Amino acid sequence: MGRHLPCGADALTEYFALVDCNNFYASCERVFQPKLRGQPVVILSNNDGCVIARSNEAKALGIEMGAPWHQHKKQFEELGVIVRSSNYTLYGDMSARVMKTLRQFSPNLEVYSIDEAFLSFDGFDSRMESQARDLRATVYQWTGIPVSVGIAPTKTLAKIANRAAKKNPASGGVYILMDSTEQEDLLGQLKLEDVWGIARRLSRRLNEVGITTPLELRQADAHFIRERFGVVIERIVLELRGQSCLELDEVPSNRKSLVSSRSFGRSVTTLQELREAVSTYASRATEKMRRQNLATASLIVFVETNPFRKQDKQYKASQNIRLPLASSDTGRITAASLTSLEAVWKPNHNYKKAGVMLLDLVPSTKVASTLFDAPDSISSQSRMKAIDAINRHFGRDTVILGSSRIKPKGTLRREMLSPCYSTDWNKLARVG
DNA sequence: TCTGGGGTCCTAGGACCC
DNA sequence: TCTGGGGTCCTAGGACCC
Repeated sequence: MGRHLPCGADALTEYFALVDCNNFYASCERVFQPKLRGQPVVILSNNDGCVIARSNEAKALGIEMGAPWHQHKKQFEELGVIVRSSNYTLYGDMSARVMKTLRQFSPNLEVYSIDEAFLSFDGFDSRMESQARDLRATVYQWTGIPVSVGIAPTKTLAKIANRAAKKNPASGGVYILMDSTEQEDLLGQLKLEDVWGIARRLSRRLNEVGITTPLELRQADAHFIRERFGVVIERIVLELRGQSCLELDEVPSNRKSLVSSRSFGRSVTTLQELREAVSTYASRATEKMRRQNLATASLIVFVETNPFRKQDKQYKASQNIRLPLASSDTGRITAASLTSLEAVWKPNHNYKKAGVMLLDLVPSTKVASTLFDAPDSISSQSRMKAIDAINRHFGRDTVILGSSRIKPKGTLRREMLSPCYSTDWNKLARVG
């Protein structure tokens, strides 16, 4: 959600516009298949498992987000719903075009997701609405994607405004939510789950203390909320009041982890089958990582049973393994993944899903034999701190050295560093 | 027998997002 | 038979240190 300012500090941005593509995946398909226009269209998830996007016409037919296809296949046919498998390469490409267009309107932009961006709309003053309408028209003209625009003094309210732009045809796809009374009116009509950051669990817990609408949340005592629900929810309270706590995050941070996982088409019971799956995920994840010039210092393998099969004994487990060497080597990572799998696998279960997650990602270096040769007793976080310090000292693509002298509480002293290459931290310390 | 308190680090899991 | 995949951040609690 971006960098947080201390709430109440002078925020840099006064007016946030949230631009959100309407039914993005369905709209992308329509750009290249105009015959889909005006038709009910749904896009299915990876294994054609469930519905992940719907055109307005499909929504009007009552088709729910997440609806399992196998349960609705016949119904879709009867209703004349057009079904497409997802094509993420296409969507990524279309997304880039949309974002490029948005930059024409405000260089201060945060790409929040594949189909959303926050823009600073400061300085437009009375032209705010005409700018927003111009933006909408231009994006549609240049990319073929319809978007909605919500404008408000905080990101959280901009989300609400965007929702109003979508739900309210009279808005023409642009909704400006500045007036305090209007904010209260709107928040009083919505459900807690309509607020960005609040889903089912939190909504239920808020109900327990008598908060049932976003308006009541806005009016709640912020200290009480912080005590009871934590700092994240307190921020939401302030944001709902129009007090900006979430700044525009224009520089995307470095990726911290990546995952490769799949649900199996059927239940898997043997270790051998799991080994094959995990090997595949490990190499897929490694390829993804190498494409981004990264290396990993630890990984997690996870397996789980099918939560929808209530009659089955449920089991879910994961195991974190630290690599002795930060690596982007497929063989090494696959081997570690299989070791990890052995630790979590239990016989006599019907497994439905497994995956490999690569953590502690660092830029890979020019040094071919990059070594973070620390013993396993050193935590991955300490290791990462040391690597960061070394990167800062030498420049991030220069050199990374062994770190077996780094203790969990110890700091890395600059005088211990030396621009030489060694796999032995003790030797290095002497050289330095 | 009595037996602090605060800080940091780490992990697992929860909760949310799209 | 068949219910996605990929992310981030926060918290609670234990271990450990001084």
